[in-house]
Amino acid sequence: MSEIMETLIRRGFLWQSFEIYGGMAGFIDYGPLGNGLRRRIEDLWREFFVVNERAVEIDTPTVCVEDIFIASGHATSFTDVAIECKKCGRVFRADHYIKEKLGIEADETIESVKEIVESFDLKCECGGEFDEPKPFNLMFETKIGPGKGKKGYLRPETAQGIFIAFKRLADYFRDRLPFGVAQIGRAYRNEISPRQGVIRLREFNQAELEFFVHPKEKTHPGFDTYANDRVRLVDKNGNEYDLTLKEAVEKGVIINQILAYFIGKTRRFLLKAGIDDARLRFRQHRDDERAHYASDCWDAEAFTSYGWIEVVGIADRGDYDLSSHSRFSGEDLSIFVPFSEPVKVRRKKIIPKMNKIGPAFRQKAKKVVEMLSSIEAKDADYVELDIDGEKVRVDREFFDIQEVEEEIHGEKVVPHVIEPSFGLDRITFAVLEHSFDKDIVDGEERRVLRLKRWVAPVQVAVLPLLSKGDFEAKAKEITVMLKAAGIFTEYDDSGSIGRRYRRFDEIGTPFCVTVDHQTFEDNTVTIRDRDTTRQIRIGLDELIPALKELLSTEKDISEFGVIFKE
RNA sequence: GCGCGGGUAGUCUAGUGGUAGGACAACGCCCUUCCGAGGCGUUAGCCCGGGUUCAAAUCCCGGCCCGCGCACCA
Repeated sequence: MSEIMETLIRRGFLWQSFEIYGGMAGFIDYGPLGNGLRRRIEDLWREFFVVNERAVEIDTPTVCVEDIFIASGHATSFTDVAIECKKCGRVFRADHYIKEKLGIEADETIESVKEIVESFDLKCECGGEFDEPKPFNLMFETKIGPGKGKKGYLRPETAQGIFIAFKRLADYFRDRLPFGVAQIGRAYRNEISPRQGVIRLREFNQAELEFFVHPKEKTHPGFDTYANDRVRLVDKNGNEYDLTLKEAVEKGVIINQILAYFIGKTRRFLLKAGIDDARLRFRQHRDDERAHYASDCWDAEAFTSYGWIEVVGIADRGDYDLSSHSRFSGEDLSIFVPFSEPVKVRRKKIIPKMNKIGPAFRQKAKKVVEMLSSIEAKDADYVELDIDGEKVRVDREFFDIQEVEEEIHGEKVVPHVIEPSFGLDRITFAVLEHSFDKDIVDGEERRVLRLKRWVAPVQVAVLPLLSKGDFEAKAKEITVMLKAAGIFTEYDDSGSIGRRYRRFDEIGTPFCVTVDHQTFEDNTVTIRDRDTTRQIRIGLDELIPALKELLSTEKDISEFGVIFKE
């Protein structure tokens, strides 16, 4: 096990779930410190992507009815048909294997695959025979209600909950684009073989923003904030760039401004959370790599001991989701966008003659009228309509054509959605790896977790220099005071002072406050800085404001007192 | 899912069939005027199940978990 994983487990950041029953791959517990860190990162995310965005946050169920995933494409895109070799045990996605070996496009059904495998006597690469094709789906299936119940799935992404509630949300935003809706929560994927510890989990934490925009306005008013940020980019053909976002948009490396905006914002967020800029890049998905719903996608990747790992995906999902849900549910999921001024158009309009259509077409009359009104009028002797698959000829005697002038006030638009989707577990892990460091203090090696001050799970430790009654009482008093001020504080009197400093270095606590002999003479304590191990002395009455400022900035302790120990 | 290698205290590790040992950590006491000091003491372990054997951490079989390679990763 790597040194850092050993530290994370031993000190209570995370560990494998269900340990006493043998464990299960793909699940982890967050211990006290890991949970604290992840929560801080979530709060930071909320600052960036909800509070300082035209966006709101919602919370929707993790258990979802089946219909959602039939519409979203997950039920089919997910239920791949797999074939397994009886001899060597290798599993292939049937349609891919058939295409590769036979050049045939196979339907993604058991029957179709079975038929092809049998009629072509398809064998495995090793020469072995294939077992019966069977489906595998990466969603966890469940049952809602008693008895046979209704089929449900645990959500594979939080996003669907947002698309489903689109009408309510558009209403909440009073039908004004653009707007964003965020959700932070758990999602589930029944991975075939989860590996790499915390990197591929079966139950994981996502923070997703669905940002709805007008399809013709893929810009963002906040772009200037990040326009001059320099970013490492790798496009879908593997070309590498080091450009400002402004240049990237101008050169067409990033196809539109809003994707560039979210790449910039994502980068700033990741840096603030503690990702190392030198170990961060943005990589565009190759054409064969994108999800079924995405038209373009840029991943933020962090370099870790597992190599480059995806921590954020920023996808242009187009109108894929809203259109599908609209089609499957029958609900209108568009937004009426008014023109700045009404447009006058002259057009020829078909006016159905009700009194003639009724008797002639009888039951079909209603549909005939509906269709006639919806098509463009031509000066023809008849029109042909397709009613429920049947061609129906409607002659000129059944309608008039009138030239009318209409005012059009706007248009219905199905918004496009830009989705920055964050894997919080991977980000948390990458932050831990990028923060992990070793240095030499007084000739001895020290492990130190250089977490950003504002994400540290324990922000301040209060330590009595000696384990004596009056030192301890004073330190406990200060602990209570700091906690009451909202600072995450711990008290520790176990072992020598040096040992305690090391303990807090290892869990990334930025500052230690020590009660020493002088405390009892002039009511001062010392503040020790984790990164430099330097100390200042400060009056107890100034302690809270000084710590609060230190914890929310990267100021040096020397701005708050004289360094007395290097 | 397949193949190879692993699984001994919180962590790391010794132990090739005969009473499971150490280091670090943790906890208690002593000592102690600022960076893993020292002394004394304490807690704590053979992944699970089956088999072979008088006797299994050790040998065999199955499972679970971990690592690596292949496959998979919408």
